[in-house]
Amino acid sequence: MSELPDSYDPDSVEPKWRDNWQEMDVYEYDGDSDTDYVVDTPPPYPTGNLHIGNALGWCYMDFAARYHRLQGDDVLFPQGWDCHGLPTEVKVEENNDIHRTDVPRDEFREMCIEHTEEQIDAMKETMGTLGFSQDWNHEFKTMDPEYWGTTQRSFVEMADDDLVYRDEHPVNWCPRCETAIADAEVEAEEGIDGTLYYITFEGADEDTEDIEIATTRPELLAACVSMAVHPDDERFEDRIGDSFEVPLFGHEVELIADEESDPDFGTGAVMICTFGDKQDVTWWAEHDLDLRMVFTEDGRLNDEAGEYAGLDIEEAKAEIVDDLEDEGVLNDSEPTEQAVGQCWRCDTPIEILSKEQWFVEVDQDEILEKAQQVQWIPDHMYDRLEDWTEGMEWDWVISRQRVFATPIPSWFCADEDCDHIHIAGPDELPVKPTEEDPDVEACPECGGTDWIGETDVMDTWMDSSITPLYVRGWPEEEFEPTTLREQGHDIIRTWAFYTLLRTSAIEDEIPWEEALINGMVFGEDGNKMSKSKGNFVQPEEAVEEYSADAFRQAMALGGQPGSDIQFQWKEVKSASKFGTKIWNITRFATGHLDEEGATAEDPAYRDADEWILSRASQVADDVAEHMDEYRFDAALRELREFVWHDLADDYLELIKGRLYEGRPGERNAARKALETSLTASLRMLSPFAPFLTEEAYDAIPSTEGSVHAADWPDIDMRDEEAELAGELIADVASTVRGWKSDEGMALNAELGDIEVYPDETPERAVDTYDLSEAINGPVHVRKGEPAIELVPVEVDPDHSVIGPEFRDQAGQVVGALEGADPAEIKQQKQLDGEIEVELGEEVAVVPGEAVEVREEHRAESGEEVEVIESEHATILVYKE
RNA sequence: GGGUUCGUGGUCUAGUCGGUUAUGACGCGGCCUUUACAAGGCCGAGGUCGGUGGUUCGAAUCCGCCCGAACCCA
Repeated sequence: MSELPDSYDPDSVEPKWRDNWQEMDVYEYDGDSDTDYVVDTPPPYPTGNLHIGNALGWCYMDFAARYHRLQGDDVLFPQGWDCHGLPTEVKVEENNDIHRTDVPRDEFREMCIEHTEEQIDAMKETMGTLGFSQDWNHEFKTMDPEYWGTTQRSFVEMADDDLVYRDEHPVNWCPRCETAIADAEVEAEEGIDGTLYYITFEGADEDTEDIEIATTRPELLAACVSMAVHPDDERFEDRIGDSFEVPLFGHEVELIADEESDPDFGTGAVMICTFGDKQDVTWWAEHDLDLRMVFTEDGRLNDEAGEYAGLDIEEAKAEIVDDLEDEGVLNDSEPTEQAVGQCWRCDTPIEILSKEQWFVEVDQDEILEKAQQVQWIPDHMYDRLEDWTEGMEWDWVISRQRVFATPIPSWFCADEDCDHIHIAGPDELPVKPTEEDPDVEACPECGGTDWIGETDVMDTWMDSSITPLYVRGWPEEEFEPTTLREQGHDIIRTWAFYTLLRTSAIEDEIPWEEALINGMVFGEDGNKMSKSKGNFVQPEEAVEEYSADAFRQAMALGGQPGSDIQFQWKEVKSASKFGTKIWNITRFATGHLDEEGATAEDPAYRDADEWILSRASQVADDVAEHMDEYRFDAALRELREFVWHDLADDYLELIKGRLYEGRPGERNAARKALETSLTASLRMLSPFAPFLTEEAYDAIPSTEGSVHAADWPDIDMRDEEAELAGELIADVASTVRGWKSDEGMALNAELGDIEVYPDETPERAVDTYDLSEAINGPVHVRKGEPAIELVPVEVDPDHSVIGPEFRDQAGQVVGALEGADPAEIKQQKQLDGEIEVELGEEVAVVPGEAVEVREEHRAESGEEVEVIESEHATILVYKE
């Protein structure tokens, strides 16, 4: 027997176990079992801060990983880092006060790596604080050559299959970042103030009447290649095909008709520029229009814009508007609101430029076919992916004009007349084409031996979309789908989409069997967390205030996975109180358990023991079912209910008599059942509260090793009769205790004789030993009805029987029953087994079992007895 | 504008393949020092389940419409 401290101190216990676990290697993946459970963990972008939204997702993964370890699965819970990216470049430029072109590519890359390592360390620290159980032997960083070499390998494989190609095509372009970006990286910002200008285009010849168009972007006039109206728009009847002169620039454009043109916008006529928006791209392609590119990569007008060349977009807009006014072709302008596509990293409005870029082919049908084989949790998350996939218009542009990213492993033949592009072979990888030459003798087309390395790098999604492949040891190991992908619903269109695409393209497989999608975490006021709103909470704050275990439980109970959850301090607090409860139960138990008692063979269980063991068996089955379905909320709720109510409130109170004063056999049975149900509870709770349960499990003398290396409880003592008997005992005990409390009596006040009349007589004799001890009085269980007056007080019809039987008359039948004299109904039920009720002319015959008559016991006057109705029995307490 | 999800005591939440008294927590009020726990126990108040119409013997639950919120997309 050991003495535990009075109170549980998470501030010292949590760091202690964090260190111990590292040494114990309890999270190690063997890799040689056939019950793999592999998590495709998100590799977060190393911002240096693991926020509460991340924490929710990692809690879910950790619950699942820990649960599956208890189930005996060989769990791989790795952790990666999605290192590459623009924000790091910008940060490094800021920190060192340089521009990335000021230093050699490789030096700049090194600076980025160094910065990233620091950020990763900070986030790992938080992950440790929160008790996540990744196997750090399987950590990966996309900036390591081993990883980005694999990214290059995936590129090479897809290029071999013509799924990666280089072409000129309009792409989204961020003029500030000076790079192409993918559709998924463009965010539509609504309600941007703009101005709508009404501009006259003069007819190209004297017979052609002028036309007025409306545009928010006059700076694109130089790029105007056509104009469009709706074919049914009467205002432009007979004018299709007419030519007009573009103001200020003088080139001629033709009016075309297209269904997509909105007759309600402006004058009904719009100019088509290359390119103002995606609609322009569509029209340009469909109507085979000219290409007049007027923007440079840094967002200025080029020589096509004549005297306006060199101006940035805002300057050009102002000057062109002035000049249009001077020319007398600017008729009107009005404020308007517009939606503008912006770069998701820097919020700069994007432009569309036609550039030679690398693309990955998007095969929508194939992606959806694979996505349908994945089990999405909750189901409807699949719909989001489907919507996005079906709306994909362009192939995925994967080249970026940056530095800190995976190099595209290709070279251009240096001969000006030769357009051969060499893509690296698998054996050359990883390779930096800007520093190394390809592993070929000469250009197969022109025989040249000089090469120019590709300076473009890959979209970081090229790295992160191969995590399942990487985690599974691809390409050396044969790929098998991972078990679980956990991620937020906000990145279904990116991460989930790209991963499905790539795994399918490379291995013709699904990346994961299950996709568990978490919701967002909102602040306590129900709004999105933001520092300016003052509702921002860092996971560490909750740990500091309460504990990591409490925080984790609050995350589990916030709502069912998939739904957004509101962070609630009160949930953390109540979880922490539950922790205290567990601690106190453990403290009590360890005072009574020793290795011998708890391992007693063939214990002489009493009803209460069999009851709690049966309940524990049931709970283990139920909770496993919830955990298998990722219903962490339901699992933890049921566990709390069981531990608090059944184990602590009822069972512990019932066995105190035996533990303190029982004979050895009786005492050992109680000890054994207590040990079994408590250690089972701790194991089941360990995924949610890993620190507390470990400390408690460790304190129990009969246990060995870590709770996290234990097995899921396999008690298998379901026994319906024992449950009925136990429920009756617990019910009577807590009812009598409640009654004492109401009466203002001390809870250990001695009572006179107690007679228990169960509502349903149990099959076997009820064991009153524990009950007598718990309520401090001799208990006699009697059959039949107590010898006191029983008064029928209420008729309670069973709707589920009467409803189907009497259909549209059910309402009347129920009404008649409820209105009748309870005593008479009772008599009919007893004598005839059925009840006749009058419904106007008719008489309805109701089966007796469909009607319950509630009765109350009334002690006859002068009797020194108290009558208490409990849920399962009538209890008579005789006064001493 | 399209799609998805959601609306349950003051707050958060469970229940939602129809069935008798709608779950738990926090908060609130009252009572109680009992050999694990006052960071506890017991009791209580508090809900026309967003509104409305329908299906049904019966609707928080199924269907239609409306209102409101969140997210994704245009």
